[in-house]
Amino acid sequence: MRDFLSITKALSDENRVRILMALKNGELCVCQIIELLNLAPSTVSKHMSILKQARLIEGDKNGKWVYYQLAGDAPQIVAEAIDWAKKHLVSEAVIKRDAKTLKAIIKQHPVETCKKQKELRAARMVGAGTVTAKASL
Amino acid sequence: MRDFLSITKALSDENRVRILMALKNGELCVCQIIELLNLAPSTVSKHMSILKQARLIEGDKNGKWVYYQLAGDAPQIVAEAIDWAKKHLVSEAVIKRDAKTLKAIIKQHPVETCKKQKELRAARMVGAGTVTAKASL
DNA sequence: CCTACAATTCGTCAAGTATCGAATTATTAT
DNA sequence: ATAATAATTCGATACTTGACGAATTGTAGG
Repeated sequence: MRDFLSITKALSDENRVRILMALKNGELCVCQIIELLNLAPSTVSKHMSILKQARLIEGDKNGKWVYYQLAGDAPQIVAEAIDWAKKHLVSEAVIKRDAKTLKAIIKQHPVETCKKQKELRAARMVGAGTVTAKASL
Repeated sequence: MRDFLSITKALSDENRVRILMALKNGELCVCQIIELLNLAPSTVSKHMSILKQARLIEGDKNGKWVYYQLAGDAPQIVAEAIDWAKKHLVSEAVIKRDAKTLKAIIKQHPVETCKKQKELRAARMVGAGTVTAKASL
């Protein structure tokens, strides 16, 4: 029952479902998924750990980068869940849009993706700082 | 995506999974499910509505009683989810125990089951009232 | 019509969860 | 060694959800 519920809970969040489908065509590193979903790194990391806990995905650390992919030799209950999800989600608008977005993301090296994100975060911090300064007047 | 998530969310709660499996061998009325799970009627009713919203079950009103059963002519995505759940849950300890409990519950008429529950609730209210009286001294 | 009653809806509270930014960890490059 | 950096863990916060009891709804019998 614990296994069953860990799978259904993992699949009951839209962002996690999008992550799972994004991995349909091969492995991705965390920063690429961050780019796709526009979420904070810590949030994405949490989602990955929930998907991993349910054995839906596997992580593969390679230096500083961690690459995730759909679980290969998963228990049958998991394999069937993935197949079911794939079958009924590929036609979903969000998933198809994600597939397009991913093609663009994959064209550049993860290094570039990460760098871009770092700059964006820095810019946001400056922005937040400004607002705070105004508020404190 | 909304349909998909309504199914996975419905299946991500242990009590709802137990309800679904309880309906595996035929229809049950709400009070029988209340008896099985030992939950408040309002709680069970909410669970039924979530399962129904996901189209996993169908409700059949018959006078004062409402009988629920697994969805018969459900969309494929739902039918497959039910099959998957059945396949991997029948061997679960909780589910097997529930099956046994159900046999006993079904032996008596729903009328008796409801009556018993009403008495229990009345007894609990008296108990609560006593406690309140003590507390107010 | 009025009472009894199975089920549902509503209001409330407690527990769980998604999200973020800050701090931490692990690894590469200077 | 030190700095830089990809990812994770931690702590706080807002939102969602499961549970209950009280009030409501709809139906069967007195």
